[in-house]
Amino acid sequence: MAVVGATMDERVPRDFETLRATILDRRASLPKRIAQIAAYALDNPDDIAFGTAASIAASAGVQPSTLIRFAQQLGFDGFTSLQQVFRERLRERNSSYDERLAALRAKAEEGAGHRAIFDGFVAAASTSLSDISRSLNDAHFEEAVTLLAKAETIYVLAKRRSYPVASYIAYALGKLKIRNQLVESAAGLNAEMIGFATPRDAVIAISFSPYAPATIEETRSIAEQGVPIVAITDSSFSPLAQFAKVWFEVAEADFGGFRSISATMALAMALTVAVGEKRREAGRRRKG
Amino acid sequence: MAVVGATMDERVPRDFETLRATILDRRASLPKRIAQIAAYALDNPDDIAFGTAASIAASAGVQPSTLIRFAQQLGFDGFTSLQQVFRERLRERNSSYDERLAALRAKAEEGAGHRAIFDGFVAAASTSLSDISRSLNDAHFEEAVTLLAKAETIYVLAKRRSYPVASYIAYALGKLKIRNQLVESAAGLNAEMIGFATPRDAVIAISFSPYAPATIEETRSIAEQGVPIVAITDSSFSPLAQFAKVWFEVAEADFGGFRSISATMALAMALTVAVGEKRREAGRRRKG
DNA sequence: CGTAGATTGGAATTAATATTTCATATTGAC
DNA sequence: GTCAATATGAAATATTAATTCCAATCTACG
Repeated sequence: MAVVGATMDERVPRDFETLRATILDRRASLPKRIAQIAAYALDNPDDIAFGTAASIAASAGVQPSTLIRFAQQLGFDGFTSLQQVFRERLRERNSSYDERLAALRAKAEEGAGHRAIFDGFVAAASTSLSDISRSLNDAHFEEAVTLLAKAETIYVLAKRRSYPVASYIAYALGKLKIRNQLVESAAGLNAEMIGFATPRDAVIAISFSPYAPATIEETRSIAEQGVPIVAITDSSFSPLAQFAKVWFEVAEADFGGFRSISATMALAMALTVAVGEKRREAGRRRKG
Repeated sequence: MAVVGATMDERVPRDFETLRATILDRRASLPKRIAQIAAYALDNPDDIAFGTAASIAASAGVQPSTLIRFAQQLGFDGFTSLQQVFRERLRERNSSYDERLAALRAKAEEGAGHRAIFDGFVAAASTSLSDISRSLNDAHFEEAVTLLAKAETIYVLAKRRSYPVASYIAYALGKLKIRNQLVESAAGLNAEMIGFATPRDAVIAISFSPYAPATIEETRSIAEQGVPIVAITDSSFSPLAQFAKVWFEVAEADFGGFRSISATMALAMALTVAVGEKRREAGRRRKG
């Protein structure tokens, strides 16, 4: 009568939370050194994720072999597979939204009703917002605000998908009584409009892949006139980046082939209001 | 006088931001394959942190040796030391995120910088999104989609602050090859434009308090022609609500006197795509 | 068009790292 | 206190991954 292989019975924890629970559960019954490495693992999960068996063992004050025994006792076949769980944890920290998005996409695919589409766009917007919140560089933002606050006229340049953002910026600048010029394509007078810009003005240019040729062309031409440019785009390899004094890289999540614009909007609003704020500060200083 | 060793001259980027800047700086002068791995590295930093030289090279479509040359060209002595920078980045991100947030709040209190403004808008957007996600009524959404999917032409009506949303809807509908008409105020021909609408068409009207009189007026007039209306507004007491077959109440959070439009945008995108979806379904059924 | 220099691909080599093994120590039961 | 079972340490080994090297291929310049 064949005995079933021992490893088949083991329920190997595949995610960090389960692993953590398992360790805490067995903690009392673990031998001294194993318990030592167990405690270390829960206290320094990042070290486990990135270190080598030798370096971790040294930090925890045990032998590498103990580390492996620890992993095996939990049902893994070695340190390497245990480490995967700790690495996954770090990745998921960043991509939990992405997974939710993927799930929603799948649901939408199988025709689960139109609510799924709405949820998808909300999730895409949330993801984009948390991304930009993490990645926005304070110094760049400050630089852009300073640059724009000094401008006599702010030119706003965007086509197609980015156009709504530009129109919002123009609206908000107007509300704040900051002179601005929205460069639209309708009347075909863009070249002339741009021609009036001087180095004392500034530009906000917005374009995402696939970059509207007109936006690129106009940005280039205005840059050549010495007008400083703040660009909002989606990659450092964007053609806009090369013309810009400051540029922001905004990674928008997409759903159903339509990218969110929430992060871009938030950035645009913040820029606009910050410029207004900065001008007010400057005004007070001049008077005071 | 001793000549300083060559490696001492190298400015090796030790943190991710510097590394990133260095890569972007040299990007133009990099050979093709090196540039390829450079782009991959900036686009998939997590993969670099976790992968092996072989796996990363495969994902990026180059040889492992190229990956090492890339690292060396940046001044590292090999792939391993380059990888350290990408790993450091992940550790720092996770360990200090909460602390950084707290620090930012403190800084905002003492009025130190404009970052607080940005954070405020991101927070407002997030709040609005989670609000609408909770409050959106599935049945209303479905009803609006059905109504709009049947329309011959979809008229999109919005002014001022809501105009960016309207322009986005018009863009997206165009992409989906759905006939639509954006009712702008520029040319002053709105009355005539609206005059063409029939009960077989439909309208998306968007307006928030203080309601733009023009939007109300146009909505009333088009409603009187028997054209069904889907309204996006901020209260059931909104003047738009009385004309609409279906209306959505969107509560947007505000910051510094400027209301977010993220929730409205998400709803608008979802409506648009859902309408496209519904039409495709209907098309299939007719053929099948 | 041809050649020198740079770039790239792919295999060979070297380094590192995980795992296994075995001798020794420790613990707990009788 | 002794024995068996278990746990631990340390070194040997096996595995895996990084790096180097060389031939082939491109590129730019004369």
